[in-house]
Amino acid sequence: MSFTELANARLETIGFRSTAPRRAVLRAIESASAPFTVEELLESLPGVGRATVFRTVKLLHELDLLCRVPLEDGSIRYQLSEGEHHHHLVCRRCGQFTEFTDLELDARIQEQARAHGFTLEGHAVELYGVCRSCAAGGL
Amino acid sequence: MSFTELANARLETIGFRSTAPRRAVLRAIESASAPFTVEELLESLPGVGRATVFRTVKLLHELDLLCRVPLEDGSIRYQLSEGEHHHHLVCRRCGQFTEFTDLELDARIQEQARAHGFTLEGHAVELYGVCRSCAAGGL
DNA sequence: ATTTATGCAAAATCTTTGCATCAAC
DNA sequence: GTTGATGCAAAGATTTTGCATAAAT
Repeated sequence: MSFTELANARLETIGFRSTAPRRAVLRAIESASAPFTVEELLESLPGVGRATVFRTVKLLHELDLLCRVPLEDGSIRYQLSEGEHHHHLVCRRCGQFTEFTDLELDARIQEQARAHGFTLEGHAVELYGVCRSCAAGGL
Repeated sequence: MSFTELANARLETIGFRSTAPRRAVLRAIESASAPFTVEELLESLPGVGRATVFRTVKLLHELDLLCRVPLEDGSIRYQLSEGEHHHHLVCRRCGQFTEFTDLELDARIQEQARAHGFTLEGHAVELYGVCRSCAAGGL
């Protein structure tokens, strides 16, 4: 089942309507080859209104279907979420994100929260650097 | 030595001038009781121009004298940096940040980068939840 | 038929920039 | 006296909102 179908089904289940613009946004997200800004998504969807794209992105992010990654310069990019909780390696060169999960890392984070009497409800980890292929040949 | 003095000295060393508006911004940052947005900082400095506040914040952030913390809602808050590399516990209730360092956590991150052939150049870790005092009595 | 979603354009944010003036060195 | 910093207001960039219309259920 594709992301578009899956997300669409999920939306319908919760009571949202399956509309043509919504599906267009889902397809655009699915076919994105790299993490995108809302602006870029907007450009790839000339037929869909600004507000609709923003509203859909917000919706998908709230439903955890889309992950939002803050870059070092303060800008925000989105990427289709691969599912569960994960972290990102963000390449400064090509801009690609690589997802990873690390239970030990999460445990360490949980431990820090505990040590500070902090009730942990969420966390974000982003690594910035240069990915293997960029380091190798650059592109 | 206070933050204001320290930051001022640091700026002068690098060749920036010590000006009244700049010092006013430094003092406002030093006396902030909680992480602030640029807008809040602006409001606390009615005599200083918008542009100057933005320029100063950017400058201090680049010099690592100020840390920039992205909140879950996408907004950005700043806090005087306690110095070296660290991470944050962000309380969703009161908005206070607690800094912590964790070498083991950093090592784990380095290890993940290595495992992915990624040249690590920086990373950010934010924990979100409820701090001890908010969980206890609220405030 | 209802009710939700859309599209537009306007408004609200948030941040940067150009430029004349001013202050620091 | 040079050069860098400031303040203003204007321009950009980014996101949200109001509202009439259109589409989904």
